[in-house]
Amino acid sequence: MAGMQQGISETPDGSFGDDDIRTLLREHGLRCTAPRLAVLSALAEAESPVNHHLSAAQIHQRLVEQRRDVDLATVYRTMSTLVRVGVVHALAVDENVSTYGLAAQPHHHAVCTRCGAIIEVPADQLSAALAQASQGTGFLLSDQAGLTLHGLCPECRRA
Amino acid sequence: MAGMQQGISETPDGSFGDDDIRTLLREHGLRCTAPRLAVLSALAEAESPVNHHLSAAQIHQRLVEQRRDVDLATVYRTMSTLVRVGVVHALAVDENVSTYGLAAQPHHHAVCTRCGAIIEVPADQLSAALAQASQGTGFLLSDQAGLTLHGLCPECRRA
DNA sequence: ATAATTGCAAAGTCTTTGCAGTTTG
DNA sequence: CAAACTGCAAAGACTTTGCAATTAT
Repeated sequence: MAGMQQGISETPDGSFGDDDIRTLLREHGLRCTAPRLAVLSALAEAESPVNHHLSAAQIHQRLVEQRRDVDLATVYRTMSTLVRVGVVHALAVDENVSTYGLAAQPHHHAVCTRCGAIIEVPADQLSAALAQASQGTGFLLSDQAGLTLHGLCPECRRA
Repeated sequence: MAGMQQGISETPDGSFGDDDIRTLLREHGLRCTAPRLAVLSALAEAESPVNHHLSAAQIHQRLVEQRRDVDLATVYRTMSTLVRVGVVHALAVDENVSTYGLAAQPHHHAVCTRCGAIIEVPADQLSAALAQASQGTGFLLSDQAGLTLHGLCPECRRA
């Protein structure tokens, strides 16, 4: 569990439950269906700074384990929908599998080139530098410019 | 055509030909085969700051057009080999297709969210800021930390 | 001559789509 | 009830792999 989504009401302790998810869906004109609640709560459970992104297969597997079966195709369709409305961010990890995570406050990602861990990096520190650096290119950074850094996570750094 | 690869000898005008590619391959203990020369020259031809990355299919297609047929599977195997030795960088564009480009000087990429153009961004400006920003996380950035910025390219920015 | 590399075809993944049946608002 | 959504199965797109034939050193 972890914290705060964009305009999402949340419980005092930072976690968020079914009701919050329902609100989130309605805010975007989407219907509240069991599959969507299941998928979103799976993502919410994964919301730790490390490995907060899951692949469609991982989401599906977690739901199976919880006896909240949702078809894989539905997972894909749901992710597609949620990405479109901006509730979820897609991220290509190993160039071949997409992973999805709740779109929290603007942040970037650091992928460990050794163990594959995905670490969330708050944007505030980077944003300014990025904006300035990209100015010369005429390129307009999108608000939530999700970067992907590559390197070694703290753990692999030791080994 | 464009410029300078890592430790590659190059012609005075910055372009580089078959001999340079041969040298490049030998430096990495790889054999100089027709398919490899073809694939690498295709990448070299794409080396402009914009859209310098090509997908396996694009590389294959260009080679077919040039009557230098190489099997698609060979293109994939070649890219895999070249990425392993560090001559080429892989980049997932739309989360679902890998694209490949010559590993030139350290640089990052800016992908236009509208037209898909990939623009090369020199690293020097960003590197310092990145190193500093990631310090707090305990994450060790890899040397060639290839970032992927997202936003609008100069052209789409107008439209 | 020997080991690396290729082409071809088959197999594998991950993802998308058609459609009839369900469910939500 | 109408529109949105789902499950299932089939299709698609991209990538990998087995193996015999070819090629570089």
